[in-house]
Amino acid sequence: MDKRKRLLESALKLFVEFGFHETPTSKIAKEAGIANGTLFYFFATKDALVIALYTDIKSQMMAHVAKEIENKTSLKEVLKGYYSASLEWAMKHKTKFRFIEQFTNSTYLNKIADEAIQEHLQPIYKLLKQGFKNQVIQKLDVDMIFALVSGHTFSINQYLVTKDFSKNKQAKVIDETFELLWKMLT
Amino acid sequence: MDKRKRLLESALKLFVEFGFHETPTSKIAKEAGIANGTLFYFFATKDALVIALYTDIKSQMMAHVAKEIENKTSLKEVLKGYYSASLEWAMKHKTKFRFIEQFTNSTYLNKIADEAIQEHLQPIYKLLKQGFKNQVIQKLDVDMIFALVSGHTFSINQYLVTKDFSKNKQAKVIDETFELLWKMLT
DNA sequence: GTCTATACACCGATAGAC
DNA sequence: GTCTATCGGTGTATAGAC
Repeated sequence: MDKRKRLLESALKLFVEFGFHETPTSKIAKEAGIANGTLFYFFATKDALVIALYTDIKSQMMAHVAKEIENKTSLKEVLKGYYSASLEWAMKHKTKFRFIEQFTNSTYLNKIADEAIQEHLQPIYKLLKQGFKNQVIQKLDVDMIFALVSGHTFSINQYLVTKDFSKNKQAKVIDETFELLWKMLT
Repeated sequence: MDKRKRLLESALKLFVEFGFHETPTSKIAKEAGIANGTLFYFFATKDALVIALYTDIKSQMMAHVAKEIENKTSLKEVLKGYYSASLEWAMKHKTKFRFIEQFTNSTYLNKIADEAIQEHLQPIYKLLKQGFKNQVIQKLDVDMIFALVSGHTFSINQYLVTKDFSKNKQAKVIDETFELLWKMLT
């Protein structure tokens, strides 16, 4: 079995439960059933492990969202695709999503190059920007709209996590709240 | 001078810049011009210091918001008071607000009793709940509305922080975005 | 109350055998 | 590649003088 992968999985589990600094590399190795020193064969430092885990998960999430959007054309469709794909992914991969949140709110974010962060966001951001300009939404700053969409998505995610609805109800909430968002923006 | 207070101030500054775990107690004491050991006379453990700082700041923020709301009557007024007071406070006390964010997204949150967290939220939450029931907003789950309001507030705060507008422009954005929020909810 | 000095536990990372 | 053993640095917290 891929030991690198096993280490990443163990790290994810432990980081989310205890936090980065409360999780020694020794525990990660143990959880993965791998010797302490071997961890440093795969990852030069603990930081490198954390960052590798982040980019890994982030890519998965972005790939999912991008796939959902690719065949959409109208701005509303694209936006809804972005919105529901993000939420569905987050609900389906709660631990991974929680890790992303933790990472984003940690000092690690400064250690990863800006381009690498933006790179993931770029395609969607660009698409939205394009859309906003051509369509008649609101005469608002694009960055503000982007903030609004992100915030809305984030908060509904929090809401869904605490409620633990059925798949059906979940989808309904996503639809409903997207319409609210759309209403606000147009 | 109140050494306890000095320690709290130094801790705030360093925590926000470097993070909790990257800030040793020795640096906090040094920054405050106080001996290392003395810190542990005022705070039994480092955790105790972090938590004291959190409850301290949170109280300040809540006091400000509560004061802005107390003489408001209609739901819209109350909501707007809550919204703009939160944003204004956050803008005026960026470091403190950043600390709250960091704390909330850390494992420390689990170490503080649930009541203590809710206690701060209760008055406003209750008020809103009351209002939502009596008024004709949307036939939506109250928790969802609360999430929406929080998310909206949070995202506009992020937006304002990155833009660094003048006081005037800031107030304008707050007004504008509140109307958007209100439009969405009604 | 406040300081200095220090105990001691822990953890990231390395060395070196297999 | 993977293991065991261990080093060196760091940081929380305590002891004890003043």
